[in-house]
Amino acid sequence: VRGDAATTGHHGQATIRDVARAAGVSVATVSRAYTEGGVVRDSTRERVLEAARRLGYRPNRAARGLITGRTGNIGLVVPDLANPYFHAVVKGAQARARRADYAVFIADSQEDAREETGLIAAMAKQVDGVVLCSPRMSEAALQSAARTATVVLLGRAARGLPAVTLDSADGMRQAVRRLVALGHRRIAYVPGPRRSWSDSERRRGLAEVAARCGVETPILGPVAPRFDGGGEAAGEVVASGATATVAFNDLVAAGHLHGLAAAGVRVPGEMSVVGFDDIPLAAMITPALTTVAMPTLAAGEAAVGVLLGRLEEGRDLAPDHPQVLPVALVERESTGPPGEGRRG
Amino acid sequence: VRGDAATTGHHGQATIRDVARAAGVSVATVSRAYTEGGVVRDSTRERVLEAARRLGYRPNRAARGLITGRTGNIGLVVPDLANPYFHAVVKGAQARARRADYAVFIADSQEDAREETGLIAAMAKQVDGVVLCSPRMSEAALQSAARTATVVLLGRAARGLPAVTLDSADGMRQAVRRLVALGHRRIAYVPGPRRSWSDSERRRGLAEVAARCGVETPILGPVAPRFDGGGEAAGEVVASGATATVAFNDLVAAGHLHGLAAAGVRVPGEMSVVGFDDIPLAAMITPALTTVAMPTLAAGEAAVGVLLGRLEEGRDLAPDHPQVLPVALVERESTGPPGEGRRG
DNA sequence: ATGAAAGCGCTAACAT
DNA sequence: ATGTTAGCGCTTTCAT
Repeated sequence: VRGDAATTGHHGQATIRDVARAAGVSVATVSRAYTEGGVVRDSTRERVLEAARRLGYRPNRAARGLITGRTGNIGLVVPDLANPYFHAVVKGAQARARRADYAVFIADSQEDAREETGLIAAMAKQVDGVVLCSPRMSEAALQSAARTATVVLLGRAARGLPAVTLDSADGMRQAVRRLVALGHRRIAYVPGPRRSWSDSERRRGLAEVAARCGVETPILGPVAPRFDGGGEAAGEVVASGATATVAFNDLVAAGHLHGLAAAGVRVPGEMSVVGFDDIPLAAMITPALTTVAMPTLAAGEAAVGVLLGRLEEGRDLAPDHPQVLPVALVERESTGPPGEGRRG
Repeated sequence: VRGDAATTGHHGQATIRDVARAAGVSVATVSRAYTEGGVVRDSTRERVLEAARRLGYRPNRAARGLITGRTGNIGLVVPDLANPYFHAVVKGAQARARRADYAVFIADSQEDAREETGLIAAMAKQVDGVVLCSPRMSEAALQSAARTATVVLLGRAARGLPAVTLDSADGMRQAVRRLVALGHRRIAYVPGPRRSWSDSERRRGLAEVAARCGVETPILGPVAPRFDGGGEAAGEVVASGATATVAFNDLVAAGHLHGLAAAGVRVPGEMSVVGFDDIPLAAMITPALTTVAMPTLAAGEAAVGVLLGRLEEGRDLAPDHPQVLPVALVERESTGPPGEGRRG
């Protein structure tokens, strides 16, 4: 095909045998020339690699995997690819994987626990391990999945499983403390999905800090964790008598801002608003959103890092103690001192 | 491991041989029980499937692929996973693939043409075909890649290659015609990346409609196709004497809006702004952005559909004539009649 | 340092 | 309708 020695592979690609023939060595030698600890004379390796280059040969990873039991692939299961929260996670994971020469399978579970389980099973044979982003499945299902495949969790912790999490509870503490410092004494929370691990973490942080600072923290909703949901909560927040709101995430906060504006409530004059995540949107809306920045890119990278660690060296970085990434409050324009009261 | 017959596979998973033994049949029969046109007696198939279920057996796709030459995987190469434009594309592609029981590899080329080529080569053996999203690579590189792998293009057309594109030129026509109907006579364009196919399409549409409607269309920039870039262009637009701006995409338009607001220019009172893409952000900012909605989700699905068509039936849906998806102007709050002039 | 040969888990002739 | 067998492209003993 390329004007060189005839190709054997029935799919038209050069195989290890073609290279061996072209380089005048055995297939074993070609194989060795490609493996790290392969014992080959330098001159031989060069000759092999040169022949391979000429033929456009690339080792078939599937065939290699069949025997080594390693595929060089990892899987990434995400609840919803349309959710901006996961965009940086995917990007980070992909980048880290590529750096280690791993390819990544991606799957969208559509927020469905059953689908997640199915996806993991479907991937299992084709990947060396999978990172599960904020999985919806039950603890039991999770443990069972962990027995089938090498997994690492992202954005959720579970007993005995390696995980990287983002310190939501502390983010909540930071947000509330700052609000208190600004003078707020009644701070509403617009929560996320009932069964969400990060929502429960945020509630935990909220309860702690509320007790410590002696502030009241009415919990609104629940509303859908989206832009619309935030808008719906606007009236309720005003009625609650709160002077500040913390929303489950930036999407909700942005919708909240929108609803507040529609109701003629000035931000931050009459109401301060804080989000979670720091998705790009947060800096693009007016007023720019104060929010708890979650290092999702780093989390994606870290999760793959932990997975690779388990895979390559079998070293389990203290699987019982999730690696928790610090978060930081980013103050922008949606927060300020309370109390101008209703506009005069 | 499961208390059943001893497992053979050296990686602890049940293999076809285990199932054959458990079901009291040969491996060939097990194989047949799993393939579409497999001729097996119903009762036998049931027995096999039951044994497989008991052992937790799932066929190893890599092994199967080794012999059939089909992997059941497709690849998706995206310039930048952080770019919201591609989020729905990925989601759509993933959904369509999953429906046909294909898994998807995803790769981020970081807008680098060389990286794209490398990624395609790296994937080639593990996938049956790949969808190239708005590839940056040269026409020549594209043609060469198409010889290595089965590809379909998304968001770009190239001679002889199957593609699904979005009708950018028509989107521009719609936007400008609407602006003209509103009374605008001088409409600025903030362009995208020089070498972008969609940008050149938009310019083409702009030139056409400008000639037809007799309006002037100063072209600004160039600026980076991001939020910041749009902000930078704000001053330039005002100076150009235009009463309306069309931006390369929503990100640029949003930044533009931001810059305009900072400069005290009222929108749409003193300046109308139109974006491209209709990413979620467009509806969340104030004023809500009028924009040309690109059906990116549908495009992702369609591209995978075309790929699957080529793969499964060898039917090439007129590869010389890209499937072009219609776009539609969505009017929101950032456009209106011109000419209140500078605020009094 | 290199080669021969035995598989990895599976499918596709070819038998029966 | 089912079983036997020869590989797919590769790595890994075991010889040499």
